[in-house]
Amino acid sequence: MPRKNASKYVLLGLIDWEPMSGYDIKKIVEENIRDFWHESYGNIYPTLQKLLDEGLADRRVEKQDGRPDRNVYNITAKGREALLSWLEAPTEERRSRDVFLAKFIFGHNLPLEANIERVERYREGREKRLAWYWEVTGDFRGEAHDNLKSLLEFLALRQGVLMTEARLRWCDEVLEAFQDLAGNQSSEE
Amino acid sequence: MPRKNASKYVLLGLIDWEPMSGYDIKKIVEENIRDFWHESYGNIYPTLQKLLDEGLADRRVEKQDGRPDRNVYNITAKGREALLSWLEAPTEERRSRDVFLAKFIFGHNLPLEANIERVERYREGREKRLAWYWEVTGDFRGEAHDNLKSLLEFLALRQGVLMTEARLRWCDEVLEAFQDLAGNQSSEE
DNA sequence: CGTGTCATGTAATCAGTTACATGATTCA
DNA sequence: TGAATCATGTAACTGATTACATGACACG
Repeated sequence: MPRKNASKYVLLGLIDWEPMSGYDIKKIVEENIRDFWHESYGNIYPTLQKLLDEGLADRRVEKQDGRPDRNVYNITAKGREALLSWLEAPTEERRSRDVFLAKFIFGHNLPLEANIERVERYREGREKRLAWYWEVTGDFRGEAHDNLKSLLEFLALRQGVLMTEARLRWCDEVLEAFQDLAGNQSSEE
Repeated sequence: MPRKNASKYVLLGLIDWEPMSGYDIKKIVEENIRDFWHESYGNIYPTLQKLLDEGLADRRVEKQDGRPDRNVYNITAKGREALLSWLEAPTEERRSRDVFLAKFIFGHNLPLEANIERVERYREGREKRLAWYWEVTGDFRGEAHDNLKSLLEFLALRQGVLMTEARLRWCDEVLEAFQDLAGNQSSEE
């Protein structure tokens, strides 16, 4: 069974939003969907070439003055077909890897304070991320979202907010449990 | 800069829990930490070999009657050192890829009903997962957790519960927003 | 005058999956 | 008799990262 190659379809989806260059893609990913997607140039450019080869996109060169030429990619009819069938296909459960949690469960090798510190640092990271969400969803919140596209973008970010808030609550639970444990152990002496 | 190779340290952490074989590792991962980690045999066996080569683990062959021999791996002093320095090193933000959300944001290419259906299916998946959590944390909940190791295992699962509950709430929000959108659009006619 | 932005690409390498290979035993 | 469990491993491949390479302009 072949692998999924989701990158290919995400690039296809982005040039379907509007025609753009590899450089644009990198920026859009970083600015709009960085919460759940990432791409490196070393993946973007070869993948765009593949889209061309397979006839899923075509490219026109845009000359600019004072700046390098841009290769702007357009989705083709065949490309839109491919995108749709990817969208319609069921998404199987992703088997993720969370390095933070992996380290967390082996934390009994370290003193309790080290574990507390780690969770506190993690908590700070979540706080920062939450602040970032409020920043970027500022223009979005309260907006009408009368069209599906902008609604979907907003809701994708919204998931990030809910996840981050849940992680914050988890941190609080954990820190409380650690305090309890420390209390019990000192009272046993 | 070298890549992380987190698998290596997770295997190290597992044989530090207790000496075990590649087969055991696969089972433990599947039963205890499948929520945030996964390993394939094609990765486990070569990685164990690497641990041997680097002196981070050693192996003894356990003969069994009626069953194939087991290669049981033990962490060495050097291995424990490596594990500790990995645990102490700060974990950088993982840049994840969520195929579900990626498809979600391109959903304006499909009719609203298709989007609703997708989220409903996703929601069902979360419900099932939540049921699974209650099953596996059954023995854990209410337990004393007087030692750090069992507490950490419980708390790692607990994060899964909170995440899944948050995703369920997100689904409800999304479905509500979709209903609103459908209502607005039909009232405009 | 150095840093940042614009812009595209390749080569080496890595981490990990999938598929294949083997083979005995137990259980329905 | 066929499926499931126990048990280990390799080879081919893929998806993606990192590092390298190039070069012009703008801004402070």
